[in-house]
Amino acid sequence: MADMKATIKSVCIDLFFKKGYFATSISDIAGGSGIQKASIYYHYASKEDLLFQLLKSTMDDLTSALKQGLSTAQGIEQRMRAAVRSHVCFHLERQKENFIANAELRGLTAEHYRAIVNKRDEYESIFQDLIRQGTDQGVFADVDVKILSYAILTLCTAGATWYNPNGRLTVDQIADIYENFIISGLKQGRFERPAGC
Amino acid sequence: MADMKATIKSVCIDLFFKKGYFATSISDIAGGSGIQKASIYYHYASKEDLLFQLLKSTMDDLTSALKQGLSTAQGIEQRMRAAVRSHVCFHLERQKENFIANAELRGLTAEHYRAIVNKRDEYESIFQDLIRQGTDQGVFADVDVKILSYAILTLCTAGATWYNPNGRLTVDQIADIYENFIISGLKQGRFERPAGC
DNA sequence: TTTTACCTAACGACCGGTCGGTAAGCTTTT
DNA sequence: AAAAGCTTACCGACCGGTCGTTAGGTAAAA
Repeated sequence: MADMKATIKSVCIDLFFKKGYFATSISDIAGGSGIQKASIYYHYASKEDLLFQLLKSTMDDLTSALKQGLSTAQGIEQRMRAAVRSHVCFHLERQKENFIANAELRGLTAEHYRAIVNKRDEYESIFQDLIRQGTDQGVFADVDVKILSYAILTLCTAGATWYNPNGRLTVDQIADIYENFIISGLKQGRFERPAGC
Repeated sequence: MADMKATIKSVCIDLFFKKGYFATSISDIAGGSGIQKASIYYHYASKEDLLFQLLKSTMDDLTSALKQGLSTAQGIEQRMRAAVRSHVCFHLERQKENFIANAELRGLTAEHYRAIVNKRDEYESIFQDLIRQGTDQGVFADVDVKILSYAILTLCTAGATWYNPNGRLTVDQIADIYENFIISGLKQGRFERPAGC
């Protein structure tokens, strides 16, 4: 393996995903990387640094994937669909990293925790803006922006916990299902007839 | 405190929620309970036993709350609404336990893990039956039962991660929002035609 | 007198992290 | 071109500390 630093990171993704951050020892990581545990400290300052760099790059990639996905979409419904699709696909395609990012925040120092949560908040606010624009334009029902944004994000994120790459459905099929479910949930009242028909 | 065993359990709920299972030591639990750490072992066989009993009782209570909530509801839409409401309310009212139940499964032995996952599967199957009945009766759109059940459950479960008891909304208000979002997502544009329409 | 509910003290295992060292490769000086 | 020095990437050995757990004892309650 040419780049040991990248190898270690990749081993961490596997181990943190499978056993969890706290249950994974530096020895485990070193063993998986084919080096001694002292050598880990040549590439990374600490175990926490390993986790932080992992989460940081995942969050950065997540946000740039969303911005890319939104860059061509026109109209609020299409933009929301694009956002959901980007979110779902990223989470399924990089399942392990995203699972870690949602499960192991407690392993971070206070400052690093804040840094990651800030990135997450920035990401969330993009979705919240979309919901707000949709309700303002009357495309979506008058929903609670905060709660619905959490709902949309956790919904898609949860896919990373159960998704099986060799399973029944492809990433695109799952994205379709979520897209329709979420758009219907956002429009809600708009489909229903007034009481008394 | 009269019942030390219950006190320990309650301290565990607080600590596991705040710091996580692995980051919480037996000393922490003992300190919080006002006894020495060796005394913990008079009441519980091991740290893992503590976690297992916690998760077991939470899952049992969750399922019986659902069955109770469904016992009076009539008609598939009302039954689904009741199920969602039960799920949301239980998760928000016993926020910490449910958060732990979703985050700390990895702390269990293989057998105990299976036991808890079986309980969860049993719970999930109730929701899956509801969805299936709804689609069969034409009340819900022709949705993917498995994925939609995961979606519904994780959606409501996620509330336990961000819910603030002193926040802007009451449990009932949040349940309303989820209920409408989910029912809309299940119907996907269909609407009820009361008799005579 | 036995049981209950706790205590003090200690155990071995393992943890994250540091130490001094080293072989190989690259760069600079002679 | 050869020697010297520096840098990279790793190693084996070890450290202080914490962990979950156990052994053995004690005082009060039944």
